[in-house]
Amino acid sequence: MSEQHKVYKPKAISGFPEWLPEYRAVELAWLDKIRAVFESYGFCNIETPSVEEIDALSAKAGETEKEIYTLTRLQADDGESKEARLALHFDLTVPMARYVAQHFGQLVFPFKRYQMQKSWRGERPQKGRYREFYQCDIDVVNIDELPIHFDAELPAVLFEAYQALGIPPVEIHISNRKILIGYLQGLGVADTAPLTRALDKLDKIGADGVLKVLADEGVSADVAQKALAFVQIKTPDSSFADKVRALGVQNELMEQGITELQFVTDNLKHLHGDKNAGGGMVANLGIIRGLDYYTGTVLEARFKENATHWPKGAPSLSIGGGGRYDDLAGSFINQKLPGVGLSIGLTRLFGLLMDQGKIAAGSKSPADVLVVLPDEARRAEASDTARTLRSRGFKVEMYHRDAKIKNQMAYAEKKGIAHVWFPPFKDGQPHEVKNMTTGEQKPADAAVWTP
RNA sequence: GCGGUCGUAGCUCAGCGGUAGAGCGCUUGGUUGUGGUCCAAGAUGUCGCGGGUUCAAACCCCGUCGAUCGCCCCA
Repeated sequence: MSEQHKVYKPKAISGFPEWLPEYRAVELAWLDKIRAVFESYGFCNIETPSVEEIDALSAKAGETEKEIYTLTRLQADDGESKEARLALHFDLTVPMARYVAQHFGQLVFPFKRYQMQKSWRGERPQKGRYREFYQCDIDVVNIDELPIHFDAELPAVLFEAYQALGIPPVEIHISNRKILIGYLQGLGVADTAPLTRALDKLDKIGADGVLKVLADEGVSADVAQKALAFVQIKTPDSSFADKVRALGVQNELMEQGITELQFVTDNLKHLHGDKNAGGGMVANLGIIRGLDYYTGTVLEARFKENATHWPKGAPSLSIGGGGRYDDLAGSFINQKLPGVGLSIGLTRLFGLLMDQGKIAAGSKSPADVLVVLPDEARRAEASDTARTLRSRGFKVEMYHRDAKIKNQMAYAEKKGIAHVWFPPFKDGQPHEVKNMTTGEQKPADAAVWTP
């Protein structure tokens, strides 16, 4: 090796987070907890490839299209097109739609699946926004018609998942697109898109900001005021309906949406139980969501703003969301497949809490026990001891070389391994185990020992 | 894609014109089989990269790359 070899200075790649072992351990535990909640409702798991054909992704991409990472080989084979055919998926909904269409004949409907994988988007990274991130999705897809039952079940699953993580209180904000669209139609608005885009920013730019944007868009002051009054409606129960009707607009689609949202809120009353104080569900007509394939229920999860749990001024970013779509797989198969689904932005959630210092580091090692190597001649005995403990379900690391005992102990200490096992140093001596927390050390038998 | 800020030891940063420092971390030692504390010694940097100004640049100027915060948009 040359003394002056050139080193490639390691650096973080923006938007592609990675954690130290003690934090990755927490992230892994989260994935397990979320998975357990999903499965407790009978959702099955699938995993789809990281890549899809660009044509498949583009079918529903819309604005997202420019953020797609395409995949090409550095060295294309002769005759192989230089044009990319494959791309990394930017969410899990499109792959799921393709999957359902492709395996249509072999799936049982309503198809309830969960999927926890990374997705990629080539956006400018910033707080709470990454280019590579985990999403934990659940969706229910059915043929022709999907019962409203699921619109209420999914938010409940979502809420339970957040609870399982032991994070600050989360609120699930729910609305229904039909109410807003019907309301705007009732106001005589023909093209609703520009309005919804502006109204969606209420939380970010405030009421005055929204009015200003609407004025710039050429919306009349009367319509703007009425639209604003609508998106400011927020109730912890189904009483939102009276408030909507009090605004004086009559519309059939709107009434249909109200009925649906009432069903959902009525069936989520249990989220307000005492043990959930501080979090829960709220009917929030300001929830709109940008994706245009949502047609009914839309929902978003956010941390509840609360001085004791969440510092003032912290971002009230969405940490999960979803909704109902009439037909997502329509571009893949000649079947009507309505669905309702939602996604937990795990990396965003985890990253935000990391920034706030609210993730308590886990252990640097999963090991329960470090078996000391007294000296080279006793390696076999140490090895047998480790094996015995493992066979009993303990996670056991054996020290890797004949080093001073203080070094072996310091190693256990640094890795946070709770017990150090001492095989005999001389024939006839008993095994001993030391509890690194209490400092207590006593004779033990690997075949029967318990911490 | 567009704007603001910032790039000095593994990490957090000080130094702001005379050729590099602290704290933490790391390595070794404080004797015979035992960690966390303490003490002692030690290793570590083309001061992001390229050019310019100057007798002299980590420091001033220009460019570039990277990071970061915000806009658009979204989990």
